[in-house]
Amino acid sequence: MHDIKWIRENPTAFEAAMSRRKLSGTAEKAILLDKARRDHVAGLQELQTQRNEASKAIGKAKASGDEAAAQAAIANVAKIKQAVQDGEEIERKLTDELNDFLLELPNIMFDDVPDGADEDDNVETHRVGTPPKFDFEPKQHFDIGEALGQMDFEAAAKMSGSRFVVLKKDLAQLERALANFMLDLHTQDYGREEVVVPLLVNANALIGTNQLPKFEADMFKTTDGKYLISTSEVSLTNLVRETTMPEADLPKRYTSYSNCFRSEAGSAGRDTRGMIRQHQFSKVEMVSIVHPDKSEAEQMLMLEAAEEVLKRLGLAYRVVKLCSGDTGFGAKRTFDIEVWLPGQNQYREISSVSTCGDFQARRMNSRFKPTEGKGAQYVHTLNGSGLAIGRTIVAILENYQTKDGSVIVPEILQSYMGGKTLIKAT
RNA sequence: GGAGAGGUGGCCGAGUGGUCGAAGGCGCACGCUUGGAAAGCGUGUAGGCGGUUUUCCCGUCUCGUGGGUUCGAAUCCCAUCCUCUCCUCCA
Repeated sequence: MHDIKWIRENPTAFEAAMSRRKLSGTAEKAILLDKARRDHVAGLQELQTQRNEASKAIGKAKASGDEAAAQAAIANVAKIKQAVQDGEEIERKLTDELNDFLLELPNIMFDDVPDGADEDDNVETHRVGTPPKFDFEPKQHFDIGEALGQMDFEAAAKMSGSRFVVLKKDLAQLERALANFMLDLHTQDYGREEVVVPLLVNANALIGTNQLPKFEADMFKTTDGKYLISTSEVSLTNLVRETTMPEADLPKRYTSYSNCFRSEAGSAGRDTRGMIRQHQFSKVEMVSIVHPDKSEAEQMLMLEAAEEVLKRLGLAYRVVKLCSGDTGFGAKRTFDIEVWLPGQNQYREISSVSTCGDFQARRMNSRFKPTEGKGAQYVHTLNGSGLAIGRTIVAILENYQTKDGSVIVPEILQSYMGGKTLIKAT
């Protein structure tokens, strides 16, 4: 959410920032709504002042036993009453209108975010690793998994519908191994605090991390009005909602392994086969809560940590800086990591590392008290996948496949797989 | 799920319709005291919004949250969330 005061004082800059998001007239509308509200509040407060003074006079008269004066004052103030009540109702309405409008405006992107329409305009920053060469035609992960008899889309479809999968045996263990490996890396090498989070959250939490109000269609909602998280960014970031912490508590670095649930509304027909796009998938997430001066460096550190996961798994990848058209609603800047998939013969997103500035902090009311000086400031929040586990399984299957349909277990995972070195085709 | 109790400032805690944004205590800050420290004494110590100005000040809203009653609500009513106790159920 944006600071209305800032919009008021920098309408041109704000309008320019929103135009990069393909929006126009936002500053004008926000200022209009704000002006209407403030003009109204000024008048309302005048009425409230009158009422309060009159009421105090009544109190005084009663206290001194002057009943006649009290009755006269009561008659006097009764006239104001209705006007105050009506005014309060209008104030609520005007405040809601302004807030509802602001909640639907996306974050301001950094200047270094390249202009562009969609993912084709993203800018590659670097590549790491060499895609493996095969002396046979590499298969896609679902063919490998199904041939192994350890990946079952049919069974999942019978009980849950499309976009679900059942993993068995070594692939089930691989999921668990990956989670442990990633969590160990983030906690031991990057000082993150491991957290187990709620998967079901209320609407306010989702407003905080900007899934709501705009993207409700992407969420699964329960019958009692809660939502399944689409990423544990939601739960991790909301750990600091409605708090004011001492500056010394920053940075807070969290990591969590959780399942994620997405309705995938609007992505019908895309990635319909395989595990790339599922309604339920698991992910190890990183979230950082930092001092505003530190968020720039933090994003680089987070990106480095996510890359380290791929490096240790021996997977080739590239990093792209998302262009304006591909940068998410709440982000000021996002780097995606795309892993090489031999079966698809292309790089596919496996991690996304975003910095949000104080955008989410305002929505959540998360602040810190500076050690020096007074007042409270909004924290900065960042989130990144480290990594999406389903897609990591996909990448391992495709990159480490052998001609006979077996899959080599990456060295770093062997100790997490009970010493297993090969997922063997039977 | 059933029955009951409760949510007040950084913390504890008083306040059941009238100058209450809120006694008292703790904590914290500053000052006095001291060779220094402790104790003691004094002063100060919530936030949001708006106005003015950005040193001072004024208004308004906020006693879990949202409504309502009333000239006036921390105090009364309704709804809701959360916490605790007992019962029930349960991995």
